[in-house]
Amino acid sequence: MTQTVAGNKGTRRPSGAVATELLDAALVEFSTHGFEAASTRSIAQRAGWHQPQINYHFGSKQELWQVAVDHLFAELTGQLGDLSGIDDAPVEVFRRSLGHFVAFSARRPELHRIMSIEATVDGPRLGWIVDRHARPLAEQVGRAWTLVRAAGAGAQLSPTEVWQLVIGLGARPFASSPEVVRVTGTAPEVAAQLDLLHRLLGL
Amino acid sequence: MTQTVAGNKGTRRPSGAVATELLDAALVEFSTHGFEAASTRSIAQRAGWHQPQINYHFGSKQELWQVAVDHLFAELTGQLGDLSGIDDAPVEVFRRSLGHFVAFSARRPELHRIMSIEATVDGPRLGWIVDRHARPLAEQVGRAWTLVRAAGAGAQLSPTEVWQLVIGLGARPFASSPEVVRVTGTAPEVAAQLDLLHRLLGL
DNA sequence: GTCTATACCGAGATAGAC
DNA sequence: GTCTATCTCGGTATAGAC
Repeated sequence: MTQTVAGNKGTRRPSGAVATELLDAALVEFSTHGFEAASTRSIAQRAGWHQPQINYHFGSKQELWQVAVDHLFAELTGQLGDLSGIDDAPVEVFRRSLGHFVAFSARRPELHRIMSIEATVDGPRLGWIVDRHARPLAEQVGRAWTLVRAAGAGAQLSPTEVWQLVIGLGARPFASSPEVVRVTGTAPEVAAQLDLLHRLLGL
Repeated sequence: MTQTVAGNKGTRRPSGAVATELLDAALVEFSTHGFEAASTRSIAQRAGWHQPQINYHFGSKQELWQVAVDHLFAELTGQLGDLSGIDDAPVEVFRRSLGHFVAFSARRPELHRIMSIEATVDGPRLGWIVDRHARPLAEQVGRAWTLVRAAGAGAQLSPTEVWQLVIGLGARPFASSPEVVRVTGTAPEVAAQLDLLHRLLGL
């Protein structure tokens, strides 16, 4: 089963498990080598595809990257769950979402790896990923934190500072786990990072 | 004036301002594109050199990378100053060094950019940079923090947690400044990051 | 739809004139 | 020492057989 992607020059995108395998392969390659150095040959090979199939189904390396990033952020959004009860119990919902975020970052380090690679150079890829994914997420965290503070809980930190803490301590260590292992001797753990965040955030 | 580099297959490394210009160009390219995607042609062009001169003087792209990284860490070490008085006044020396580190990270975001690119894939480059630079620095920070704690100052944080805070809040925001600008609307500032670190570290 | 073959480009490294 | 020219390799993308 195939479906046409709007604005994709008529290329067809396969759905289902087969496509998911290729997108996962793409995320591994893009997150470890960066967009430029990642090769569509390696991505196809990793998923048992042939290289020209990528161009047929996704149109270009660029569009494959976008679809893969969308796929990854959709997975995160699904994990974070609904924030419907945030007005009634802001602290509990914030803590639960934070736990989901840290667990996701440990299980899927590709997301922060891609973000940190793209974050260093301003350009169309960074603009796309920030407008579409990063800024909405940061604003969501900021609003949630504002509710936490309004409820009289949490440390005296601005939404931006909280965002920095969440990324710097909840995502970065897992994205950089090979370095962390070599420097400290042990891999970062979800429970420890979460406990550290709770202490610093005053939750 | 030239000098031979030990274990460099007899290649000659130029010294002085001319070489510094090339190393700076190399750091810009390596830190924004990553080792694999950076091209020696671009590096040479940026410094007004021709591409084959890089191979003549440094032997290979790999060795150029190592010399450039050494150059960058030497600059950081020079900025951090001496820690001789750390036993007498640990808090003051720690705060001063932290200030120098954050200021350096803002002025030279290339260091953390290169570290975070290399941190995601275990391999010879990561091993080299950790053994030679990152672990010694982390251990130095750990020892300094232990002295701070022994003096009864600072928050209840382990040396590893302090290291994570220093990197995550003192270096990462500047390395990712294009993203920070797009997400928050303003660039990270040395004084603000330093103030945040002081509050979290209890200094 | 999926393959092979290939066009086209740019990479790192090297040879050789000067 | 520094240049031009070039070798070899691997990248994306495309053409065309099946």
